[in-house]
Amino acid sequence: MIRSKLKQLIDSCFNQGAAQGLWSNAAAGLYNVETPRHDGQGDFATNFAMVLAGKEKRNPREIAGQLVALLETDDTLLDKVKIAGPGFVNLFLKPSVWSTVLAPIDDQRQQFGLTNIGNSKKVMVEFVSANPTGPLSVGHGRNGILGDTIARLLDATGFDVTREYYFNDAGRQMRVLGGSLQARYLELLGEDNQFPEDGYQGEYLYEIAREMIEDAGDEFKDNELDFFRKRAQDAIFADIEATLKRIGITFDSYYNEHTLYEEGLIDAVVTELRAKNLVYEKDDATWFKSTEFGHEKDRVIIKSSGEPTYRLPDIAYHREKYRRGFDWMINIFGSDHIATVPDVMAGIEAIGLDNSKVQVILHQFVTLMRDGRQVKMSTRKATFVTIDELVDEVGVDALRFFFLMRKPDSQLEFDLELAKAQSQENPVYYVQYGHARLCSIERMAAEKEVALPELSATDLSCLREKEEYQLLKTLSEYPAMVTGAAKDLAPHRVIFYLMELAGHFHSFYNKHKVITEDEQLTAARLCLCQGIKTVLANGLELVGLTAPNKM
RNA sequence: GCGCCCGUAGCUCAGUAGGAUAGAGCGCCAGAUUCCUAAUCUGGGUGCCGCAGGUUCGAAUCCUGCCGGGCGCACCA
Repeated sequence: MIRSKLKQLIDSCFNQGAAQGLWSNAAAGLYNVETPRHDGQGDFATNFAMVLAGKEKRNPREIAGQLVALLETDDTLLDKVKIAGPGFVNLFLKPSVWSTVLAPIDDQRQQFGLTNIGNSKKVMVEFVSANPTGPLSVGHGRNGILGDTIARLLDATGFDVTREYYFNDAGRQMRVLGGSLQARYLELLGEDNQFPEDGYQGEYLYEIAREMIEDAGDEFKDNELDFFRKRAQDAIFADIEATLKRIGITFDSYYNEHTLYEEGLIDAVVTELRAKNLVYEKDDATWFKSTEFGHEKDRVIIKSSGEPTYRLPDIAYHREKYRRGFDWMINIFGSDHIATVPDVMAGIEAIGLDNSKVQVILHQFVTLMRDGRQVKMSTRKATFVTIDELVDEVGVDALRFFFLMRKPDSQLEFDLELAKAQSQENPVYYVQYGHARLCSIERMAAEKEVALPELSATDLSCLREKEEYQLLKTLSEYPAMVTGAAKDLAPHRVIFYLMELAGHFHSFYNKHKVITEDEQLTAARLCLCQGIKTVLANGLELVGLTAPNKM
């Protein structure tokens, strides 16, 4: 807020200077207002003079001098300005400016930080998209929490967001699943059975089989494999949905790949590609000329068996997303899907669609550490750790927080022992404790019969401590942080912001008392606390974490 | 061999659009509570920002090459 006001001021100086012939327009929009790292360098600084000097081959300090002369005519924001280093202009704000950040927070409350930069643009976030072959594992957890939080960020910035789960309940994978359940069912009945060679070995299939026996005994023992496939799928999907709901994730729609076949959308893509002469037959298979799009080799889209490879439905699915009117399509994938991205992008381009509207977030793997060793996970083997197990151990908030702490590009190391044994040390509690403390202050004020002050009737000029400035400054950065995190699809920035704000608050709390004999100071500090509480609560909500009143 | 991601403090990781003296948490050491919750705070860091070049006023950040780790490179998804 304050920063953007300053930026406006400097922009106006820039235009003024250009009008006076002090410099050209070449540097328009290239300079910025940043926060200096060290004391004595002002509240903000601008690299204006250095950028301009680069463009015009002039001495930066001379330009800085001209800028300073223009800035000194302002008497609303600035206390003083100083030229420093190679040509930075350090900007020192009037102390009174800082307290103005509380008014918008007080006005907008839960709405504070929300913007409409998305302008109701239709965006789809597709994530999780796990086929129902087993419980969600840790990797799906990262995918889900990342996708969900990105969707929340886009909601908060005024996009019209649809969350979609894409799945496939046909194909070889699912037949193996059906065969695995059938074998478990027969095994529990003491009948002859043959467990598929590469079957799913997880305990969960025994559980489903046990339920079937409780329901209907051996009634199903002569049923076809497809019956078991369906039974397994339904049970597993119900589990998946329950797990997702438990960690705060919901979807607006589920899209079954089968729909693409039913509605002839697969054939439509093939027809279209054929018309453009981008497919050909070889070795009984149908190939897509991806080499025409700069790829190393062509790819099969229909196998010699007549079944499409994953590429064809993926292309058809995206075509359908465009038809449904999405202007921006975000896909959250694990890094093991890297190979599919270029193929599908080429396919989209091939059918005449603008693939710059599709953005893929590839997140790296979660490495699970147990006893200092990496746990190798496989869906088929019984060696994977489920999200439910993790949540049982560390709780929803800690899980979300941990998974959001790293940017998607980084591998994420999740130490089970650490999460279990030291959950008290978890940084999520640090932030939440800040909120609980603020609530506690309010309770104490009520107990002492100190009324919560009206901001408009409170004199904030007594907020002069270093810690108070720091808090006001951090609060003022919240809206820009939210829009930045949304624009860059970077939820981890919200986490880091919350830790910073909570940290400043804890420092303040330990050094200064809020409720004192000094009524004026008490009122001002209570207003400050209200602002911090609102922003902490909004930030926690934004990433799907709870803001407890008491801990 | 080719493509994508990563390499920053003992460990796990931040570091917008290139900026001034490099950041946090954890761990470790030493302290703080007659007072609003000590799940807190304060103090303690000699880091070849993987290596070598290049671009420029200025590089952890951009470019090139190399080294190391991860993930891929199917008529699986």
